[in-house]
Amino acid sequence: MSLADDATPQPARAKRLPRAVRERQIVDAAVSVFSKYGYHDASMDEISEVAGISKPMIYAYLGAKEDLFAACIHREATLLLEAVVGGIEVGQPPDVQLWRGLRSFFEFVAAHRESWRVLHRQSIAQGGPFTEELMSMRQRAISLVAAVLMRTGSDEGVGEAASVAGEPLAAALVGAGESLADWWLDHPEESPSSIAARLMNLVWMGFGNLVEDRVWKPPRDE
Amino acid sequence: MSLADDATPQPARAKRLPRAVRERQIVDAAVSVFSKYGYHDASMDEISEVAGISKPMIYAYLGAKEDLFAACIHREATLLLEAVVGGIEVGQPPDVQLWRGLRSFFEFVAAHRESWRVLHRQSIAQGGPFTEELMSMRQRAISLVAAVLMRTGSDEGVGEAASVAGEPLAAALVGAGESLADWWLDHPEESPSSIAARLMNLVWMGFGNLVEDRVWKPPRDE
DNA sequence: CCCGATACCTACTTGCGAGTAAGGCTACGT
DNA sequence: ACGTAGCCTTACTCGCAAGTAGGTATCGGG
Repeated sequence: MSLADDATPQPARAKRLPRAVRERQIVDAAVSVFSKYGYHDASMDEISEVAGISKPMIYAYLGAKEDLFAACIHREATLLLEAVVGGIEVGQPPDVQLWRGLRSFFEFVAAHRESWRVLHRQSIAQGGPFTEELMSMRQRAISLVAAVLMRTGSDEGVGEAASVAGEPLAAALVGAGESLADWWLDHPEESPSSIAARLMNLVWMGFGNLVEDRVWKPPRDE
Repeated sequence: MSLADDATPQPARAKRLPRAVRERQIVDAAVSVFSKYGYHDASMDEISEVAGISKPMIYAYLGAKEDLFAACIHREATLLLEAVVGGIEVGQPPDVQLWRGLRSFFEFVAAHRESWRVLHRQSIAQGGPFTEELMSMRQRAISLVAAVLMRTGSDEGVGEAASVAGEPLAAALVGAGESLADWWLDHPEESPSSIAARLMNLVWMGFGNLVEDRVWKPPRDE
């Protein structure tokens, strides 16, 4: 019989899988490739290869390159925000809330370096329709931080100085976090908690206090 | 003369100019176009058009697109660093030095928005040979800030807390400045000094002090 | 006045990668 | 058992922009 052989003679036909699974694989591959080469230098061919599927499927499921990228941003940003929000416990004093949020952030970055690269480096640069998606996510992050900072205001009678300055300060803090995360990529020996503590000290105590060796320390519960 | 008319009949042959001048014009145009579209979406044709010269001249003088971009980065980054360094006066106390440096930085950004866009948004994203150029500049900035912070150490007996943490804190501060500068692009009503003061307060006093309405203020001399 | 060098141009080639046309295989419902 | 819906592929088109070939004007010096 011609069917005597068992080895699949076909080059390697991919096994049929349900759409949802394929979409996940594709986005996974896309995040990885985008993270490696950047949006423009990433080719759909390579993404399809990494995803283990042929190019037309990507177009069928996720649409054009732009759409695919937007899907990556959306998924990863959502995950990041959820991680940070999940780390915050509302009952706590404001410094602890901030501390928990920062720590969650750096833990996420440590666990998802590729996601972070895509989010931070790539999406900011492109002027396309991503800006919308990305800026909205970034804005949510800033608002979240601003909210935590302002909650301080309700708890302790906050001074005008802080209350007026909420959003820009939140922007600065978010930027500091992003930049520190980048710096961290070159100094991986540090732990997420340690990085978070550095930033916490800068932002909560200020250099003025650091000069006098007054440092902030996380509470008992780790 | 038989050439009674003065108007040049030719379509508009560019006037002959020395190489140095052309190079300057080309880089000017390139910064503007890169800033507008980003590295990849900027076309050499458009740059040549804006520069008022034909494409081959660009290749003759500045080399390939990559080289041109690198030249832009190099020039703008150098200008920025010089502006910041020029704003610092070494005799002053550390907080004043920091203050002056920040103010110079934001003044530069205000005066050269296009340069800033190229430096901050574009160069970070590309994974190419720019990274080298850019990272080196960024590193110089971080080192500079770290130096200012550490000088604090010599003047006042600085605590271990601050001295160990110099570089990462400088990275965070630089990032905070970058991010604030971005935020500023959407809120142009503020003055450079006001933005610098916001950051100064965050970074020198910390939220802890801000909560109690303790703010940092620049000295007399504006 | 001539000649080499330098500034400058028009008009092309070329490669790369996004996106698609057209069709084959498999599974499951009826 | 068979048709149809959905998974999957190979093998193209085609536009765009980087980079170049080859030639023309103008300047300065001998």
